[in-house]
This record gives sequence, C-alpha cells and structure tokens, in this order.
Amino acid sequence: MAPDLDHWQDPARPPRRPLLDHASPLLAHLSTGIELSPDDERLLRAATKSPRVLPAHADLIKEGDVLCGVKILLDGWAIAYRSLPNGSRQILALLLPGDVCVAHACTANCADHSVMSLTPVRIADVTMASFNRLVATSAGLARAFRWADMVTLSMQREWTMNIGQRDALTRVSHLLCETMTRMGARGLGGPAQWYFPPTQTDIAEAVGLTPVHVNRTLRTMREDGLVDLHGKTLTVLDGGRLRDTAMFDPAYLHGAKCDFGEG
Amino acid sequence: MAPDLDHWQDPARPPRRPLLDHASPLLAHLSTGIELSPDDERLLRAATKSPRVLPAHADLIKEGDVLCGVKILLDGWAIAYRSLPNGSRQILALLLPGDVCVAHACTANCADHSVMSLTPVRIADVTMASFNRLVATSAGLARAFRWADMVTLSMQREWTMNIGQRDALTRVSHLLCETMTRMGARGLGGPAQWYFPPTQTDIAEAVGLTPVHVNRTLRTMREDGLVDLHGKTLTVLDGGRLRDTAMFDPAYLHGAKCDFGEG
DNA sequence: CGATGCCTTGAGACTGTTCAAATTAGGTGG
DNA sequence: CCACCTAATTTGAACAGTCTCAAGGCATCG
Repeated sequence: MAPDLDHWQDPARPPRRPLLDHASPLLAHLSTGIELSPDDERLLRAATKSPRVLPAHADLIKEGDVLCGVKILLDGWAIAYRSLPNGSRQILALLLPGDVCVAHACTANCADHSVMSLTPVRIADVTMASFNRLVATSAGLARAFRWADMVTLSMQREWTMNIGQRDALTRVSHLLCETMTRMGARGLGGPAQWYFPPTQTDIAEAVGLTPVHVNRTLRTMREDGLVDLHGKTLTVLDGGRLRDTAMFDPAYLHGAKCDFGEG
Repeated sequence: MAPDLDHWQDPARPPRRPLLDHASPLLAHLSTGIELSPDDERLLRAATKSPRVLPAHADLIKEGDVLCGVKILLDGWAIAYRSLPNGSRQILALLLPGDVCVAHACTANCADHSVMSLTPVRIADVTMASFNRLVATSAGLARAFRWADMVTLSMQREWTMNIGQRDALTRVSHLLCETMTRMGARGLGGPAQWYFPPTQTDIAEAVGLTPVHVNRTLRTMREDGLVDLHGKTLTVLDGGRLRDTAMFDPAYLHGAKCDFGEG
C-alpha cells in the first residue's frame, strides 16, 4: 500500500509557508541561502517531477555504491550513516524534506557513506546529465546547490564539535534545536509541536551515546520542563531554556532561522 | 626573523615526489583526485605567487570574519577549530601543506570557524575575483577544487564517526593514520618517520579527549610498539598493527594512498 | 492475540576526567 | 654557552559521566 507521507505535517497548526507542491521544502531550503528566480523554481519543479516512493527503512545508497546521480529528498526523513566492522553505526546527518542526498556524486563515483529512509519517503532521482544541465542553465541554481553543500559541511563540523566537546544533556538538546531550526525554515511544523520520527536509538547513534543514556537524558529534559518527546511528537516546553542548555547559536546554519517556543 | 619553514621535511629520506616549487604539495593534493594539465599547473603556480609568511599560533581567520577570498596553505601546518562559550575548543581539521582554507568563502560571506597556524606558514591569498577567474578558465581546476571540497566533507564525516564511536586508543590511532596518509600522498615525509607538530593538547582537542588521557594513550601505543611520538617526530613502529587498531580504511579519502611502515 | 520493536528502569563496572604537582624540553636573552 | 622562563609532557589518585548487562512494560501491527 502507499506509505503515509503526510503525517509529518503538524495537524494542529498550519505551516508557516503553505506547501504548494511537492518541491516546496526544497525551494524553501535553497532559497534560505540564495534567492531563486521564478525560472529557477520552474526548472527545479520540472527536474523533480515523478519521484519514487519508498517505504521506511529502505536503503537508498549503500557505502561503496557506484553513484550515477543526485537524489533529492522531497518528502519524509532519512539518515546518512557509516558503519564500523564491529557493528556499531554513526549517524552522520538527519536528512529532512528538501535535502540533497549524496551531493558528492558530482565529483566522486563511489558513495562514501550510506543513506537509509527513516519514514516513507518521496525521492527525486536526478541523473548527473540533467543535474549538470540544471546548473549550467541557471547560475542561481548552481550557487544554490553550492550553498546547500557548504551548509552540509558546516553542520558536519558542528556535529563533530557537539560529540567531541559537549555532555549528554547538551548534545541531545543541540540536536533537537538544530533539527527544529532546519524544519522551521522549511515550513515543516512548529513552533511548539514537531513531527520527529527518529527513535531514541537513532538519536543515540547520532550523538554518540547509548540508547539507555539517551532515554535517561530525555527523561531529565522532560522533568526539567525543556522538551517532551513522546511517540514521534516533539513538544517544546521552554524554548529559551532549551536553547541555553544546548548552547545553540544558529550562525553555522548560514541563514536558517526559526523560533521554537518563546524567542 | 624569518620563521623556519623547512623542518617539516624529514631530513633522513627524500620525499617521494621532489618538491619542485612552492606549489608542489598543492599540486600533489589536487592531482590525487583530478588529473591536472600543464596549463592548469601553470595557472595554479601563477595564482599562488608571492605568498605571505606568518609565524606559529597566528590567527588566519576568526569565526565571524568577513571572507574576501580563499586562502591556500602552501607550507606549514594549521588547524580549523570552533570555540565554545565555556572555553573549550574543538579542532575540526588539521590543515597540511596544499590544503585550501575556508573554501566556503565562495558561497558564504562570513567565516563559520576559525583557522590558526600551528607552525610558521606560507599562505597564498587568492581573491574571490582571481579564484573565480581560475575556475572559469579551466574546467579541470574547477573540478579539482570541487573534489578537494568533497574530500573535506568526507573527512569531516569520518571525524564525526571517530569521535562518536571509537575509544581513545582507536581514535588517536585513526588520526595518525589519516594524517600520515594525507602527507604521504603529497610527498611530505614518511614512510617510517614523519614531521608531526601538533602537541598532545592539540591531539586531545582534535579527538575529543583530555590531554592527560592522550598522553597515557600515546604511552600505551609506544609500549605496545605501534608508534612513537616524541618532540615533533612521529615514528611508525608497526604500520600494519597501527592500521588494524585504528580500523583504518582510506576509502573515504577518495584516492589518497600511502603505506606507512610495512604494508 | 501473539510477536516484535521501542521505551523504561535498576545496579554495578569501567573508561575517561579532574585536580594537582613534578619533570622535561624548547626558546630567549644575557 | 649558560641561565632562565615558559610551554609541553608525564605521573598519581580520586572522581564522575557514561556504559553494560539485564529485565520488565508498553505499544503497534499483522
């Protein structure tokens, strides 16, 4: 049956920007950094027509795969990760609607990490040929994709810092702040309630902790009145204090801004 | 007085590729990924003429600075890092001769991390105008810089994984393997002896440990006959076992290869 | 209604931290 | 070339944050 793709929308309140079409989160994401012309938007919509739909927990890319194009996540959540021989796994990034997967297909022919869907997803496969045509046609789109790439790198730096320097409470808080900011900038839910599908084990693999300790950390955060994560719903109880405990400064996101809870 | 810039050359054995000129590590680095034409090499040499020389521990870029061009590290070592309000610091990357600093100057106007020299360095300041001219003139150079950017991102992913999933011994071993591989691919020393200027505190800030524990870890590695780091010289005692304990697979470096000690 | 996956909680062990101090190495000026 | 001064390394002992192992509870889904 067709996977349910609409439940990431918070039913309680309409998104900041109405989702006009399948490419809306992508347009919102890219135009955070680079202003897109109506022509650019038309090109993007055309290039992402007829996406594939895949279920949750489907492998989109396996480390070592030959890359033959760029994949754009139009809807649903995914993760980028690397596995170790001992069986452990590091989640390297949470991929949200509008994100580009394996942007390094442009210069590498071999995937250096894996990508897996977390929820049912809608994926636009863009061949290298048509991607190259896209960025050759529009200087704006070329800049926009380079901007997205740069933000990806900046976020990866912040994850390195998050895991390397912060304690468990701060790490988890920071991940939540970052993710909500990214979602908010794309009109995906908020400001107090968010669809958040990663399991506690996923969170653990993202911030370098054990699931058990993430569980205890989330309990502390709930008891302290910061956030409440139940089921797949993340509720912000005190946005200001959450930001403070996370030491969250969104500068590294290069433009994505969003107030969750009180500013 | 003029900082000494030649001591990173291991005096004992000549480098794999003779250093013909100031741009040699840069050429070696870029041509690991993309074959450069003689014209490309000429353009690069011209663009990196008349570099600045700066002493050790000089700030090259401070987080938040307005970016007005790309900086290329022609000689010497530097670090990319971010600081936290609480005073701690995460080193995000070791920058070696031939590395491009703040590549994100191309799309951002504001530095999202700082860069500091670790040794005396020779820096080529390339204005955005002349960098853009460079990549507009040569498709090969454009691809080469995109390749370097992609490798930077892949390495950042590996650092995230290193800190998030591995224990102290493995982390430190991995950092050493990675750095030697990068140096070897540029003809900078090896295969058994390497110039390695980061202090134990620097290593600690790079892998998310305390200096005290890095010290103990290095002692263990010396006693176990893996490597010996004394002064600024790194001696490989058993390359094979070092690679094993590091779980080091250089695939993520997208082409940089180097055998340190026995293969 | 059984099965599976996810969340929750407890108790004990361990890796890595903190604090403190001694030793060594490196650079500088007399 | 020696004496000094600072930075870097080394070691000890107590401590704490996080992990491991283990088990129980609660959902959701076929």
